[in-house]
Amino acid sequence: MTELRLYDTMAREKRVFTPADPARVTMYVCGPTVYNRAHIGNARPAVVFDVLSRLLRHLYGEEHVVYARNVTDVDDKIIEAARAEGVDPAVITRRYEDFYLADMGALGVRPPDIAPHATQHVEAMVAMIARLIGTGNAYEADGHVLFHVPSDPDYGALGRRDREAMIAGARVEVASYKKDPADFVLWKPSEAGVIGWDSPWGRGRPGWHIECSAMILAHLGETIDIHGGGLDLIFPHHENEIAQSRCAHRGAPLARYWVHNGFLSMAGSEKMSKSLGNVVTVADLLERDPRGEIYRFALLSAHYRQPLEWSEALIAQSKATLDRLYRSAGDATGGAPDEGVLEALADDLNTPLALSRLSAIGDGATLRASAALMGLLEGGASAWFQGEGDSRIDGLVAARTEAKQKRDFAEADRIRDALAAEGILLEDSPVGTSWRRA
RNA sequence: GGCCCGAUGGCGGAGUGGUUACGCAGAGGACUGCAAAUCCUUGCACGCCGGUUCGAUUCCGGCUCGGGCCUCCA
Repeated sequence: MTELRLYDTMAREKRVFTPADPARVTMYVCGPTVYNRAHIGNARPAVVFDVLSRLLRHLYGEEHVVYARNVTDVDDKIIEAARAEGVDPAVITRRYEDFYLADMGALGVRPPDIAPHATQHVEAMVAMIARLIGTGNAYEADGHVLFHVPSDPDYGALGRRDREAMIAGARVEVASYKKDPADFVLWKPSEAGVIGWDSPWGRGRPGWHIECSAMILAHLGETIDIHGGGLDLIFPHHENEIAQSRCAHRGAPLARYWVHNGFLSMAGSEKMSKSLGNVVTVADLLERDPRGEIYRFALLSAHYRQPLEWSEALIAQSKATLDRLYRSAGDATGGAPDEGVLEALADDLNTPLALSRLSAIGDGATLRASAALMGLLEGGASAWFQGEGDSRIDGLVAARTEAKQKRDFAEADRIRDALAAEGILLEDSPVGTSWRRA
């Protein structure tokens, strides 16, 4: 069996991946907070970990992989958005979760096996918080419950930072109820009219970090194989998850491998973010060309840990390359993945190398099976080039063929030019003429 | 300021102690009624300065530039 190697953020090196139980490989990825449309940068982890889940399923069997990606549906940004529209938070979260699933679906991202929602796991969070108070790792203060960072001697291992650095670098004013500046919120009070749940510490809502810890425990267990997410989540989010879970579970590690994707930047080289106003949403892109595979290909054209600059040229190149791959693949089915492609993916998800090896594959069925590991070429060439099909175009193509047979090239070229003007390109071959959308 | 990452041809992007992938774009040719597609051929690179070495794009050190994180953030 192909040996999978993954770069583990905790170890800062590539490690051979060995699941704790090959019959149940577990992976958890931090999913969206559903309060706005996803931008293409948000799509990178969804696509990257979708590829990893496909590879794991290929290696360990479809039924032996459990992939969970959560939905954060209680959060201050959601509360703000709901207040601004004068609606219940659930209206906001349902709307944007639907958008998220549709956008990711258009990019070829399969739904995860489990999509736990924070609001459905509040009890589990309360239980975990209570346990952390019991172990002396958390305390109640002023209606809040806080995790006491100095109580965990191993805190800071993932992000490689020490206490001094964290405190010195703190950009936020330290709340008066904190025993230590580094302490973080597990539970916070909800004023009247704000979404909240009853708890031993009064009516309130969970902090962000505890959500993931509680949902991982509920669905996957104390220790999972792979925990994924964006680079920016390393600190504080994942660091805090680790501390909470380890302290609540008698020292059991939260994850055996930590995998983080790099960032997308816009031409002009700044990070894509809402505050900079340089976001390109997935919906914007799909409006330009509904074939989301173009954008998926673009996202996979760089290694997942490398920075990727989003640009018009990248989109154009991705489309041109896909056009050629589809021509070569046709509609063939029933192949098995190419070893070279598999090997590239198994080496820490080297998608650029895997993509390049695709172009060396001559057999259409093998090509499609290999590309499918990355969620590409799944639709077949006909769907890619022609979409739903079009009898009017077929009629015009037939009329042109007839004109050609009569050697009326003026009429034949007139039809071809008219079609070209609406973005339909014709290709003649010995067996006839086919058409495709540009 | 602290921690971390990156720098490869016109563009994207792998990889390697010695002949430097692949794709996109470009050029020439074949094919075609002309095109398109396809096939063949082809030009173009390893940030700067040192060091190690017979030899460095690849290893080490320094520098420059760019990016990320330092409790909103994929």
